[in-house]
Amino acid sequence: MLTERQLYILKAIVDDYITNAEPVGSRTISKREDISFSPATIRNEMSDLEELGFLEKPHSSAGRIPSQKGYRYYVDHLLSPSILTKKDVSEIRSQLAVQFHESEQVIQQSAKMLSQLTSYTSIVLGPEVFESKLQQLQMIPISGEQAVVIIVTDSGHVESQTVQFPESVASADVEKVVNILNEKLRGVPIYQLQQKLSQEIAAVLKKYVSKYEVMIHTLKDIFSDQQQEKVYYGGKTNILSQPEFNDVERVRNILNLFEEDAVISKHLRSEDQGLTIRIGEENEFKPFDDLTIVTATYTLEGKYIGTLGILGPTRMEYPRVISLMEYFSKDMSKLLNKKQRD
Amino acid sequence: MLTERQLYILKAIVDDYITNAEPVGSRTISKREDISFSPATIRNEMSDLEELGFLEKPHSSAGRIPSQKGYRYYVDHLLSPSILTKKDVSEIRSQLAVQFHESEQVIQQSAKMLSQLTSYTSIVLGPEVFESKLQQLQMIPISGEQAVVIIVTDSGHVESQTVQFPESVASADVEKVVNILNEKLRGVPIYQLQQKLSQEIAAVLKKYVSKYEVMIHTLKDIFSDQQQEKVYYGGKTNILSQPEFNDVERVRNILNLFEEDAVISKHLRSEDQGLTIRIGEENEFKPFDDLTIVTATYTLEGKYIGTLGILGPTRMEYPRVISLMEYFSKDMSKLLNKKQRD
DNA sequence: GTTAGCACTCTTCCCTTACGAGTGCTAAAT
DNA sequence: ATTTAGCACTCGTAAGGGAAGAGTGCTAAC
Repeated sequence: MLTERQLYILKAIVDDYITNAEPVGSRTISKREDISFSPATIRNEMSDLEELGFLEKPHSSAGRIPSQKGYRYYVDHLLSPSILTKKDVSEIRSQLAVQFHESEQVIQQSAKMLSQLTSYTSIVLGPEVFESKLQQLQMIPISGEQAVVIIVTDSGHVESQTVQFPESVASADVEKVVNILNEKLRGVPIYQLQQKLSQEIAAVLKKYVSKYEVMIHTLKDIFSDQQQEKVYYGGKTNILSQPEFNDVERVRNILNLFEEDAVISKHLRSEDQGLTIRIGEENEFKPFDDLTIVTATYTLEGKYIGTLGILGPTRMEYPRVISLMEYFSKDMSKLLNKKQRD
Repeated sequence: MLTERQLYILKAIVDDYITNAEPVGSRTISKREDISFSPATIRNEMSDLEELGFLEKPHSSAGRIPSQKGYRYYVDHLLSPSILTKKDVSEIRSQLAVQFHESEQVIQQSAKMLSQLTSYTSIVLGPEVFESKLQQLQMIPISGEQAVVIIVTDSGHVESQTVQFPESVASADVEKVVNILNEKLRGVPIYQLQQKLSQEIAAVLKKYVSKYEVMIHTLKDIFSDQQQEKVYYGGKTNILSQPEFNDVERVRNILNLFEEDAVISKHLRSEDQGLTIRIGEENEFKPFDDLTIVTATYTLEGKYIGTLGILGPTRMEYPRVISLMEYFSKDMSKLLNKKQRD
């Protein structure tokens, strides 16, 4: 329903505003080499675009800026995919070429690079342990009723948790349980532990161990904790260099949010696989309603593992961010898969 | 060498500037009930105090503000120790009354409260494990030459690290070493591990294990890593609410610093036991040269464990901060000692 | 359908002015 | 010898008033 020319002008305005952060006037557009219309014509078109809701004016005698709807249209239909420069690619390559001990480092490093390359803030969600498999489970008594449960994965990651056992549980039984678990569960992916526990293990334990319900319950809790996603940040303060964040109070609110991992995690995750872009009020979370969040998922053998996220102003360099996100989500999946095979 | 009256006026000016963050004029001082001199007299005294370097003027027709030297004198000779209100004390009590599993939580919680109570930023240094004792050491092979070393303390804290062994080390030897270590080192405080290893254990291993040097070396590295101090923050963004931080660029620099734990740790630690106050350029670290840092140490059985720190503007509520720091450094020592006995 | 022209609107910048807070000095009072 | 009143002076800030510049929207001509 928009004419070719309107599309063209809309795109030009968004592009210009993204780079300059200032309202765009008709003259600026008409000066572009690839445009052959007079400012007046462009003004008319702009006026129409405003009526349609794609543009807005900060005040009556300023140029136009894209509205949220304008950005949305731009993202959906107009943006020319940017090709990553050789410099970008080689930089990414070299920084991810390092040998990482743990997948956690891959994630951390990716978050850092994403923020460096975009100069926005990056937030990456990833499980602390995911497809890695149980290598060994240990229960070490500390004192009286307390014990530390330790989970070691085949990737060398260690998770621990202190638990309380009621006195009624015999320590011989605990030992028995640990042995059974190690025997039955070694090599099982962490994310399946909980499920296997209820399905197969419960029956076995029932046979050999009294008071097995208490232990099953405790173990279930431990295993479910392992599935929570951790939040990694890159360039927390990058966002402060954007002109729209020149207000200390506003900055404070956002930075405080970054301390609440649970909240961030909840509002960053997207239901869809693949790339998601939420512009301004498309974010249901109030504090983000004048920001854009771009997320992408990364996978291992085709299954969801975690989420990459970029947080920036609605006036975001969409083309660049999108290509970077696509590149990274693929690359991380690749890296993790490679690690997996090692 | 300063007269009584000069002292009085200096104190009044600092007190006033600390609360109002605005240059203090002679009239303001003379209006105080406890002062019976005319503004003119006070002006003369102020002029003298300025000549002596205790005060300065932002510009010729403004009131005076304390110079760095002024604050220093105030802190050393003038400040009236503030008594914590009952409300403060009861709040601290109630929040630290919770049962903590690990000393790490005590530290974290203290950092949080210090920042809440002062509305500055608090930074606490503490070892991840310190006086707690080795409960069990484990070495779990992962693949080929890699193994995970796990250290469990009697407080239930778990530390782990992935290590590489040269192929030449036989796995039977590894097992032997672990057994010996557990036998000899159980109950030894973490901070003594390194020392004991060289002194007692080396000799024993020499007898039973071939290639023991490699293992000793690896173990030493692991144990020494355990002694590094961790950095805990409270209220990272509190400092933004101070009027002197109304500049986003400045804020950005400081917040970026907070990401560099090693740097912060290095410049926060003070050589002295007890309370230390570094005002403005007394901090050798440039980025802090217009801030004040107050540190205090906390101890366990008289030995240094870690450092509490408060970071704020030079115009800091010294009396309050000092009493809080004293209270906390005592209280934390107490809490940790109590935990120790449990 | 396009564009030149022009009046109109707003913002921004700069200048001036007025005001207020505060100082520093002098001369008088204590 | 101190203290203080008085007053001129300095400087920052707030308010007001153009003037300039950017940009629009409309009209009328191309």
